Amino acid sequence: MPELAEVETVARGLRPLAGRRILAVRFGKTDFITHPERIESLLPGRRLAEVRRHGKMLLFQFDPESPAPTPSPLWLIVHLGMTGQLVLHEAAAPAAPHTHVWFSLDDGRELRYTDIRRFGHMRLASPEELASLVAPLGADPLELTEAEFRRRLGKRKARLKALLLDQHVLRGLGNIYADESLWRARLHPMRQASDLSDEELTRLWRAIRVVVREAIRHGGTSISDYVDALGRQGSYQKRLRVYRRNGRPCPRCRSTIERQIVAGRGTHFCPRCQPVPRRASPRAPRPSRLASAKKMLHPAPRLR
DNA sequence: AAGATTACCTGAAGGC
DNA sequence: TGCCTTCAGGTAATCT
Repeated sequence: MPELAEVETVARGLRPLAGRRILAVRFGKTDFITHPERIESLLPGRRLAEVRRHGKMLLFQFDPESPAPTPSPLWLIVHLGMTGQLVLHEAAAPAAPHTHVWFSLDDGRELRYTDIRRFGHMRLASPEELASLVAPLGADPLELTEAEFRRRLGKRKARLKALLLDQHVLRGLGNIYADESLWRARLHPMRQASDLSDEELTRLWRAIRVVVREAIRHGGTSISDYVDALGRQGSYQKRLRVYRRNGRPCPRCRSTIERQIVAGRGTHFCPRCQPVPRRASPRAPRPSRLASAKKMLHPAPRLR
């Protein structure tokens, strides 16, 4: 699952494309793309100026066209969702199944977007649109100071697991690094942030930084679909301490790692190293079949 | 108004 | 063997 470390690895792999020009864009399915026709008409001929990561988003900045219908720079935003991949190929190479976007480059290669489940998003944005998309996001875990971390989490009543996954609190953590960080900090995922002592908050802040840095150093975690910009797997899956290791011994105390649903997500932890909070409400009661059968009237607009 | 839950999507895995 | 159900999780809409 592409989280901060995986997206960072992809961004680093694509950075050498700066200076290349897009010759053409082709699409497969476009139901995860906002205004594909704009991408098709505005990108060809443009030069890629810069590749950035913002949280889990990949940001590609394109030069403004010189005889200007659009005088400002243009941003292509790509979110990989769950199974999205952006991989460079020779133009002649056969396309993998579920490839939905082809960017032809001026060096004979293609940047292809593949996404089995199409939870990803793609759209063009003006600098103003980009600013408004990015505004609600929380702090980058790697740039975050301890004081800022305390300010953002210290008073919240939600469970730690929910807060770490909330992109409005921190941008870039997902299920893997949330669980790994909580294990490293020896904190139960159901603890309320506002109940943490100063020392525990510090432990969590440090743990997140260590885990994310370590994961980037190992090129991210390849559990199911994730590969980098050259199609290579990461290696952090070999270093996971708790994620998807339920039933196996905790690397710190040899107790058996458990798995439980917390904040709607599979959550992995060591019951001994990460003691249960005193008044952890066991589990919210399951809603009735009837209630969950209600359908949403409108499909969720994406990347807005 | 914060916190909790669910739909979206496809493939893999497990049950019978 | 094959059909069916469940599960995986990033995000945002919708609930409570």
